[in-house]
Amino acid sequence: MTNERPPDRRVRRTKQRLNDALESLIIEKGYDKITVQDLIDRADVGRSTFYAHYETKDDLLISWTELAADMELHMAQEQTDAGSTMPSLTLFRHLGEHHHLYKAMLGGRGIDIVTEMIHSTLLGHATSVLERRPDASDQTTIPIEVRAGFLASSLLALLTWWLDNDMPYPPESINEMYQELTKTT
Amino acid sequence: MTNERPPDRRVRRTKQRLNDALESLIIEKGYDKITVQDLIDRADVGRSTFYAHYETKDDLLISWTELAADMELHMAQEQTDAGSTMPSLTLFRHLGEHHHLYKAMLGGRGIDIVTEMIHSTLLGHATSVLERRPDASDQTTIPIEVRAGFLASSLLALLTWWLDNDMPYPPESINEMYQELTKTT
DNA sequence: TTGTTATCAGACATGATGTTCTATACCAAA
DNA sequence: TTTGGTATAGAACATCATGTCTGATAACAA
Repeated sequence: MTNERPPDRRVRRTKQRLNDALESLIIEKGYDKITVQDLIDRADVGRSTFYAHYETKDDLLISWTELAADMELHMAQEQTDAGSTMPSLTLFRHLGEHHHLYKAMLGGRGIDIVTEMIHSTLLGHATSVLERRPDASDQTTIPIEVRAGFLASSLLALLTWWLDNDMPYPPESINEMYQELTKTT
Repeated sequence: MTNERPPDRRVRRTKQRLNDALESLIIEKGYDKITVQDLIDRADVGRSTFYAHYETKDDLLISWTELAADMELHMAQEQTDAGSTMPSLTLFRHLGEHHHLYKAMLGGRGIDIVTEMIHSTLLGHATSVLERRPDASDQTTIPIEVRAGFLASSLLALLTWWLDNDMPYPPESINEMYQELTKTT
């Protein structure tokens, strides 16, 4: 019953400018060095206007990533059935296409919140796949919880390494390595 | 030629109190919420005294972890030869013994600097072990760089998960799982 | 056109940072 | 034990980012 009224055009413009400012500043100087002052300067928005929409810097980041990264990861989940457990190939391709942004969000000086969001998504995916499986529990006694965490963390680590090192292999190659390294699971 | 004079007793006491204050505050409220004000209050040290020894909060953290965490990881490296590639069992045991501290430094809201230091140490270890190996390159074509990164990140992820979940298995069990999951490498 | 509402500009209190100063207490070495 | 050197305490200070609040103005939807 949430009465969804279309937001005022001014609100859309303001949020758009703040989102753009956030993205460009993340690539430019890294998230943690951004101040609210930077954001409103870059977006050319009044101080009170910012606080009318968001409570903190993190608040803006979260509502922004919900629109961007999360939607893209859902897209990745569609292509999971094609043999492998994780949608790794799709992810390598997608992150490679937007490597400037994802490198700034995942790499050495990344954004914890975003990393956690992606990890959480990967973990959920791995868990659900492993649970609905023609049980290979005769081969291993390792709990699903551990195996899923391993799959998710490995993929995230490999993605991060790949971006940090400026993608030294094509998505298909690095994906095969991931499949090989985790074939135990 | 660095003339190493033993530091003044007052200096030792001051640094000791700041280190103690840092450790207790990390466990209490998490590193990123600590302010310099907190530190000098807890350590009961003058403001100017802090800045006489350290430039920033991170500065204190780094010189502290160099004494603590790094030395312990070196200890872990000794026991590597015993069959496995990584000193994983030693690490699970050591971190389990100091889980309060390590959970605060690695877990959900961890300290990036410390995480990177440990990851870097693990990566260096994995690399050197894989390099001096009776080459199993007939079995895999994956570059050492990738395999080492995989081993290090997997172990760090498992360690972190284990601490975050309050060590649901004894060190020996979780270590066996790690060995099983990474036996490809 | 009209009533509503988002925005702006600015002022303001707050809290943390990092610098600088002087007097004092402590220290190591003679 | 005295002495010269030095670390510390305490406080003041400028700076900066934060978050709140005000009234005036502009843009909006209807």
